[in-house]
Amino acid sequence: MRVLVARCEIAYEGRLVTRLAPGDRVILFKGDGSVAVHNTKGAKPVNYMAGPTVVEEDGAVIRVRRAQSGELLTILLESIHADARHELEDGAALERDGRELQLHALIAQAPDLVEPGLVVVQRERPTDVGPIDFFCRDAAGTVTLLEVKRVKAVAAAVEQVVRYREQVERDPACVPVRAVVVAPEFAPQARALAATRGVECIVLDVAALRAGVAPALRLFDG
Amino acid sequence: MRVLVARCEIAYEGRLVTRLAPGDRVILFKGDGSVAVHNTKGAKPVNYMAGPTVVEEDGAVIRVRRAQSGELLTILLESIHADARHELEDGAALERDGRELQLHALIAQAPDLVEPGLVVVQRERPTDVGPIDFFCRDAAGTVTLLEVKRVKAVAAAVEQVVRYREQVERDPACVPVRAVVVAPEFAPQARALAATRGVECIVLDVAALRAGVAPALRLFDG
DNA sequence: ATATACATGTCGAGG
DNA sequence: CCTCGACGTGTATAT
Repeated sequence: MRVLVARCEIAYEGRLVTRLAPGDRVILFKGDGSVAVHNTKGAKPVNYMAGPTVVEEDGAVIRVRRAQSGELLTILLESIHADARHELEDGAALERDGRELQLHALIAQAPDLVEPGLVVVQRERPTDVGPIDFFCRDAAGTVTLLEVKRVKAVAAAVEQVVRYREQVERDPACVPVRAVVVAPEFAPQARALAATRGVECIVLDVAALRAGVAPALRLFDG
Repeated sequence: MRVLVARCEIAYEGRLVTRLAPGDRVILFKGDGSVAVHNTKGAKPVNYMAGPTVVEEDGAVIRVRRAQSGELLTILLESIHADARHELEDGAALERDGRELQLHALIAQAPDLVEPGLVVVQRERPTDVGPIDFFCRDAAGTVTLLEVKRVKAVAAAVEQVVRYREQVERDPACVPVRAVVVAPEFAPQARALAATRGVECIVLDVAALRAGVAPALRLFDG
């Protein structure tokens, strides 16, 4: 990894064109060909390029090309504050916990906490228009479809579950079908659309769900 | 800006929980409190935190806290390869050129290239469920709504224009209403849904559109 | 390889 | 401040 600290001007040409007037930046050139340009603010790079690339240094100009897409990142150096190379070893991969899949696992463990009497029949049930998160039956035995959102549900989530319902309703054995969006929060448009489409909104308290699942079961999360 | 190159282990707790086993990384601590952790691969940081933060160094442990959201990034140092501070000055902002807006401009210049005889009545026409990209009339005078996608259109785009159509159809003077998605490419699910919803898909050749607009007009792109 | 949906998405415009 | 849709989205997963 090369860590270059320099005053420079930057241009990018790809799907769009960007220009960054002269300023001091930290530029990382990685072994896989990727490049990240950091300015003095913000956690994410202001400019970047994914690998693999060809890096071509020509005096004060560094050109980073990506042949596949025809992208070009041009760095015009004005002055160099530091320029170091480091041999870095890192075989670790980022482990994540708390994504939508894990939320699904919690619901599968404790569907009662979504609605009393709810029973999960099938997870990720495929349809022509995409997979249904949960195909369930409620306490009365009515087919109930759940669309789960980890963050705030928007109108698109409501439309998604409506599409699923249309698919499932083609099977007369299933009707009537309840369509439900489960999320910690709902955008107003999502609630409004749900009302017109006959879709139910269930607010999910994720903390309560986690607490409600027995510790012994939670061991299997990861 | 502090540039720390070190072998370390990293934990993040916030909207989700992540862990990164020991390895060599480059960590940037910026003046605005943001932190970026880069591993040996990829243009984007593997872990990060937006500012403002409080950074607390306690021997081999660095804790970065964000009070607002309760996020915590913990860096457990094993060995330090380099640790430098740089006074950086950068007042420049990233300038961009070439987003969806420009595609809209091209269509507004040459609606004939979307469909012969098409006339744009209004751009970004507001409705209760969001703005319609283009409110048009076709060669026969029929109201025609365009939803434009710069990249591949998915099912959500079809549903978007269906919602707009429902709104417009409330005005009897407008019916019948054509609903059209315009994109360079369509996902199969989008085409399938469009068929069931009576929505038309028009494939847009952006290169041809650019070529079809006179050079004198194209000067006004930027 | 293609298609699909998730993401610590992140960002910016508009009400 | 909240809501919403675009993004150089990127990335993982299933087909």
